[in-house]
Amino acid sequence: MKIRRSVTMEDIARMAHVSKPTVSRALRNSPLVTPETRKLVMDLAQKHGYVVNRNAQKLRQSRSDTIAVVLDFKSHRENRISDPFIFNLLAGVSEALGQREQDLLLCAPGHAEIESLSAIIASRGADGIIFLGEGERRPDFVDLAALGVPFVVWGSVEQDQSYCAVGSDNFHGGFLAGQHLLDRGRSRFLFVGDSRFHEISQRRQGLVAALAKSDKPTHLSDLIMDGFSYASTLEAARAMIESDKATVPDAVFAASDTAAMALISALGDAGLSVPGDVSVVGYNNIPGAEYFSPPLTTIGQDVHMAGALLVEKLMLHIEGRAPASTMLDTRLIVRESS
Amino acid sequence: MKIRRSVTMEDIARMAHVSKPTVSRALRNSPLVTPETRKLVMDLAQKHGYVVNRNAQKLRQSRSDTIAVVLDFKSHRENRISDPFIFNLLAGVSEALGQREQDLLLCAPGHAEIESLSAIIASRGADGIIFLGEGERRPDFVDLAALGVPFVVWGSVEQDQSYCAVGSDNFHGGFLAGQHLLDRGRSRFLFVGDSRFHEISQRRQGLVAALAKSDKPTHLSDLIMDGFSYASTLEAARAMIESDKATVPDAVFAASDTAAMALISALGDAGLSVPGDVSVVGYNNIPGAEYFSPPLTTIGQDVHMAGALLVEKLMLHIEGRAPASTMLDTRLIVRESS
DNA sequence: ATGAAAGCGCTAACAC
DNA sequence: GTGTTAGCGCTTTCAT
Repeated sequence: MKIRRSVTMEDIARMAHVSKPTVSRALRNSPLVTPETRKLVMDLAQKHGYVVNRNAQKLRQSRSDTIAVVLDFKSHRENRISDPFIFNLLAGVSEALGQREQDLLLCAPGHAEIESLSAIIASRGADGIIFLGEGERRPDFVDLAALGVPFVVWGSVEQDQSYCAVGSDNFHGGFLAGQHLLDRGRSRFLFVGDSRFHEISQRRQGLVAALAKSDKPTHLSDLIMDGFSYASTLEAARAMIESDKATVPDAVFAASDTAAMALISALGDAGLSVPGDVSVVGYNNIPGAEYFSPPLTTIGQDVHMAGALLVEKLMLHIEGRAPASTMLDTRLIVRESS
Repeated sequence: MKIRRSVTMEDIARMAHVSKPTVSRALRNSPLVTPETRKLVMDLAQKHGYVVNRNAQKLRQSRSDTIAVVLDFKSHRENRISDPFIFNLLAGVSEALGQREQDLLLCAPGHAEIESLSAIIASRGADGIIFLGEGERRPDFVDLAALGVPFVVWGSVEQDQSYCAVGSDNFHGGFLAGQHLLDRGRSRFLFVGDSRFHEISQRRQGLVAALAKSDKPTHLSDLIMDGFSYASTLEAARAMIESDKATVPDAVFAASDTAAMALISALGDAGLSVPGDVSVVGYNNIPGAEYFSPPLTTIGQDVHMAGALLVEKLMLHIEGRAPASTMLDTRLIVRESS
């Protein structure tokens, strides 16, 4: 199967002594073609290494069978990966798209602005967009929805949203974390995570709700930090512990497993043990959480299903339907060495 | 900027009272068009939300300005991520492609066979391919090269290779790890990693070379395991430690940081401390290695540059040049708590 | 500096 | 079941 350009559908047609449309039908398994013709065409195509020109096909059908996927690579440069979780999600989406024979166009950071994104659709580069991670882009989503761009978002799911979202039940996840920490008899809480991010903010609210139900008095403080990397989390945590030894927390809920790991390190440096002195709960159940020492108690979600759902809903949207948002179950995964 | 299909170049031409080719030239900043005409056209396009149809463009130019990226998602499903390192690489590639205004087509697991891949090129879906990770695909690479498909590989770099590769100096990395462990006075070595993978095998060979230079007698064993996940590594490590307490290693070189982490856990369970009883060296310097407890000594490489190089070489290849392979420096990153 | 004509490779619409 | 005709939206000649 040698690759030479220039082998076109017309060539195959000529060789098979049929017309171009017949070749087209044969290759696409149309029932309108006799098995003999089909076989003849198929064999010829195989023999000459012929493959339909996707660009011509797309132009003609005015459909690209391509989905653009946007993820927040910005925070992934220079090793500042916030959480490997998002890549599991990408793998799930990739697989789901593959099953539907849709191509996956991965958008570069530069293409993350709303104009570029709607341009991708307008230029027929993709039929729809999947955003992996909401971040601070909610206003963009509202605008895109108003423009009629077909897209779905992995992020927080709320009522009266003008677009379709799939996300874990962040509030419930935070609530579960809070309950778990209360069950451990903890009272001085620390929340770690950037609340400007909507999904993170909801996790915090879940925590607050759990604390509100407690009989005993509790105290909640926030770890404010610049950026989301391990390094900055670690630094902020160390500074906090140093500054006020008296109010060091005995319970930590971190909005990502990586942040939780950084915090456990900082606590260890200060001579505090986890889970002895401080209980910690993370989020996402990243591969690695299980093998961290100490093993990380965390909130897990079904990434594989998330990918499948995102794709399914987007396809519906592209076909003109209006898919509903879905909130995925979250579960507490307790990992105590004792 | 409302999205309505149907706004075509012809429409803009009519509105500007010029011809289609002129609009085309104006939009592509051709010097053959007067500034006034250009401005007129640009404004009209802006006003009507016109964007050129990429598919028509690609068909006409018989160039897709798209690069296919293949990564081994198979081992990433079901949380069986071998190493987040590969995603840093993806981020680097994505950025480099973005700078050259090339689209990134992320290939699904199903498209990983050689026929599908050359079909992607033949069908003008992409102009070239970047493989992130060599794995066991070397025979495919040789075939693809013979077919004249433009591609580059992140993997091991060797002499007399029929294709262009970019990779870290795996042998040297292994050598550095070996030296470091010998410097620690260790003698009972364990290598962890699947040697069927070429790059992994080279790391092992580097280790062997370092050991061969030692004055003192050394012993090297291998941890054989099924798969590459944390879980299986951990399990295999535990089984090994259990089975023969007498020959438990005092030096471990793991071909990935994640494997190193799993091993440290297993050692810890068995009452062995790192780096007290056992010295461990990982590979890749993943974000997280620094904050693991104990902080992980590892072999690092410049992912950002790797991405840029891969893209640069592929573009050369597409333009008909024959870019040389490049081996990137590796460095030992020592992180000892003491 | 601009326009007219042609055609990239394919498929939809219709005819038979 | 198959062929004919037309055209998707763009860019590349080649003219002027």
